[in-house]
Amino acid sequence: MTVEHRTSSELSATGKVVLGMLAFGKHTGYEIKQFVDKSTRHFWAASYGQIYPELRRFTVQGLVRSRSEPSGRRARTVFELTEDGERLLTSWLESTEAPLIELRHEGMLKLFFSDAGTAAKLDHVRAIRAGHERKLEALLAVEPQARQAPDSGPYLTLSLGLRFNQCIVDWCLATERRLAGEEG
Amino acid sequence: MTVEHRTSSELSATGKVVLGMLAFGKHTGYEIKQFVDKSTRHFWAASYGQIYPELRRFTVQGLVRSRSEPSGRRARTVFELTEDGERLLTSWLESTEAPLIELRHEGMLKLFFSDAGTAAKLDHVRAIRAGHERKLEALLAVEPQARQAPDSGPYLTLSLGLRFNQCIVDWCLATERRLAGEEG
DNA sequence: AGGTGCATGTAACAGGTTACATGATTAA
DNA sequence: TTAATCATGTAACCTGTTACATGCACCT
Repeated sequence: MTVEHRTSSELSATGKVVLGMLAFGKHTGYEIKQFVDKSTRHFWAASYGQIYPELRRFTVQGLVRSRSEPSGRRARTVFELTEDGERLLTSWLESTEAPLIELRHEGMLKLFFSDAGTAAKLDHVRAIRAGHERKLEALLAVEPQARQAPDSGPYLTLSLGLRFNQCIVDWCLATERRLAGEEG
Repeated sequence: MTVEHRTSSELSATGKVVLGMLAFGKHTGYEIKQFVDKSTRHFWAASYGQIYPELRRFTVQGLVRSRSEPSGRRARTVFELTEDGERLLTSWLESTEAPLIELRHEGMLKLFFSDAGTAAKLDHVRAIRAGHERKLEALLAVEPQARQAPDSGPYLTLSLGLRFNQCIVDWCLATERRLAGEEG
């Protein structure tokens, strides 16, 4: 029986965020999910259906330690990283492979195919803008103080998120003006 | 036996791009995949493993017509939209539900958790920039004339893609300068 | 007494990737 | 002749979402 060397490339998407959140100080599946939903959600989502099984797998693999810490009579399982878990997390954070970028953007797809439909390009662009305006609102709602964007890890990504959503909104506005001008 | 009214919300991700590509003038599974890879790939990818089964499902559902059109002795199945297929495509293009936006961005996730590792934030930001510079190159390589960005559907999305990747690169550069200044 | 939030989980399903297999054609 | 490209497809696997089920605790 060989103990295989675990590398960060074996981590699933949910695994990565779970490991990170444990180091971040979130200790139960519930806490992890809640915090993901108000932090990384916009660029890295996760669901209970993945988080809980992943925590169990990590326990079996010795990457986390779990103990039961009920609050009152309510069951509650608390997790923390083992040294192996910490090692795996750092090795992932330090790996230099090209980081994954995956996008699914329905508005852009519709715009791409707009000639096959009857809706004007202008409408597709407006719909794209609305989507990103919603994103901006959501980002600002969670952390209103983000406007100052200090350089701690969490705030840096927030500032990046604000910037690039704003960039798309600006592009839409400019394009809308141009398209409206051509029609009017 | 009731013929159910098909709505665009029943379309899978791959279904949407397949339908659109058929209207766009791509008629075989192979052509669709090739063209996706040099057009929508950056915001909507698809694989053979989904495209071929989807084409068969569409045939069964009467959304496309298929006929065998071998080129020489090499097998080749050509597909085209039926009226039902066209209707479904337009109804999707005209649907006003908030269009899906999904992002998986590993660089941002690493930056978010950077305090748990030993790598400097500066390195994470540089890695993010490298990723988006690659995207820019890929976009320009396929359509060098995109710099002029006319307003046809395909070029509009290309222009948007260029803009927002450029925006992230700029943010990275500014942030790198700031982080380097704090360290030096 | 009832609603909201805390907390844990599973089953069914959907969606998608990867690797593999096959074979013809064409250009070097 | 060999590599690349055209062309089609499947099986195994992985990943992930949704909906459901359960029950405690706290506040009003």
